[in-house]
Amino acid sequence: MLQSKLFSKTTKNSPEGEEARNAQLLIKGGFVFKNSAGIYSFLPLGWKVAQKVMDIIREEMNAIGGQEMFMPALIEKKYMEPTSRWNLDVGFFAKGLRDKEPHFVLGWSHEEVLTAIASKHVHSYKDLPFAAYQIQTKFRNEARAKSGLLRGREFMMKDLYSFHATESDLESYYERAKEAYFKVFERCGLKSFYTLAGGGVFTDKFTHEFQVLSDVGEDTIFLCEECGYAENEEISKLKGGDACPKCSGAIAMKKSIEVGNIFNQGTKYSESLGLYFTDEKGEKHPVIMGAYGIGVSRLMATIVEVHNDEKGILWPESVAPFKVHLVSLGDSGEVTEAASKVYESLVRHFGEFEVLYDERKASAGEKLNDSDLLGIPWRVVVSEKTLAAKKVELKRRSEGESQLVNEEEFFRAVANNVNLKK
RNA sequence: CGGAGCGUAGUAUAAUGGUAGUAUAUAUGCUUUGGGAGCAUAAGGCCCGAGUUCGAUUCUCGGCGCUCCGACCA
Repeated sequence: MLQSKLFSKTTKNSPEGEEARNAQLLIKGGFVFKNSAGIYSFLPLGWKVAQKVMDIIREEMNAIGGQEMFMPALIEKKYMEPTSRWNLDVGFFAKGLRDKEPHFVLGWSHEEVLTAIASKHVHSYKDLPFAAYQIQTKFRNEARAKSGLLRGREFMMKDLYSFHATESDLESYYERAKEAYFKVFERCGLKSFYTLAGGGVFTDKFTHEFQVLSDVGEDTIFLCEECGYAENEEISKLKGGDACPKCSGAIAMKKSIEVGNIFNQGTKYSESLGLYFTDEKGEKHPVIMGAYGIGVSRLMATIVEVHNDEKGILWPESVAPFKVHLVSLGDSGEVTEAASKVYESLVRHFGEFEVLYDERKASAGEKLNDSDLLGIPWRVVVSEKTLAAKKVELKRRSEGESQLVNEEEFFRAVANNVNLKK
């Protein structure tokens, strides 16, 4: 992809008033556009990142038997009333001009909708267990949107729901989901901590959150620095300096970002919405449910919060918008010609959509600074200097030093993901 | 929802009760090319409403919007 053709541009100035690092960098780099507080557009560059994050999530959800589907964003009142979740502050309500009262709420969670659908398809223990999920825009009327993409009024979320005949079956699935979640966050370059928490408007039971340590996080957790056991302060009786209840290690108080959560919802929704099955003995029981959420846009913002430096973003390779950033410096015919050849060669190896080629006629400083801001993992520079040496310059975004390599060495380094430092 | 602050060009900012300035970005031309280059020319702006005033971008009130703190929350 040619950078001159990219729809969004980087900006030199930071957006006014934004303190959140993820908002500064994502807006400045042209990944997202802020339409309103807590409401963002994903520009082509940011959408590529979001797609990669979603692909990782899909792979891991599919791996635990999740079936992807898609549900409506407009949820009719009749779905939410049985669970007493119609009139909640979290909702954005929708009504037509001819309506006196709203008949719909913009979906902020989909337990009711999916449970109602399941009640038409699930009748026997033979229909269980199953799990279905979607990746969809959620709407929540935040009292205060803040911290860039970390807390939005409209945001992307993966929500998976599992349905079981027995508590023990749910518990074993819960464990599988937990492992899948760890994989998702690890693949996104994040260390997450499995944290005991409360259930909010979703369940009366304890739930588990996946927390990533960050000073901008709005959660506070008590974390064992030995074994990683963690409790959210909202339900914890621990305090800093206590001994870990699991391993007696030291407990520390940490700020963190909740990137995912998993809930045992029991039979709350199945009983309210009439989702029952008949067991082997012919007896009817409510289906036992679990819910598993990941905020996709929040996850993307968290990656930026964790992986950045004073120059810009350092995308983990798994979610980077491009694998390689080719930058030509100087616009002499020789440089342009050589860079074009390198571009063709890179495209053959990695595909057009993994290579961003900055062929703009701009100063070296501008192009290099933009490259740092965009945070693509590998940078290849072609210039008079590299031509003279008959090589290209290769640099990882995460490392300070670059080196001159020939084409063969370059592909070997990128393919094997080797560090350049000696 | 409570508190504080802020709304000036695409972006970031300055000053001002009487012609609104700078940087950057944009367009054109020439020069320049290893860390946000130079010269010239052009185009581009006071959130909305009411009030005070001869005159309001400036003062007052209201609204809307944005940021931060708090409450609330996933």
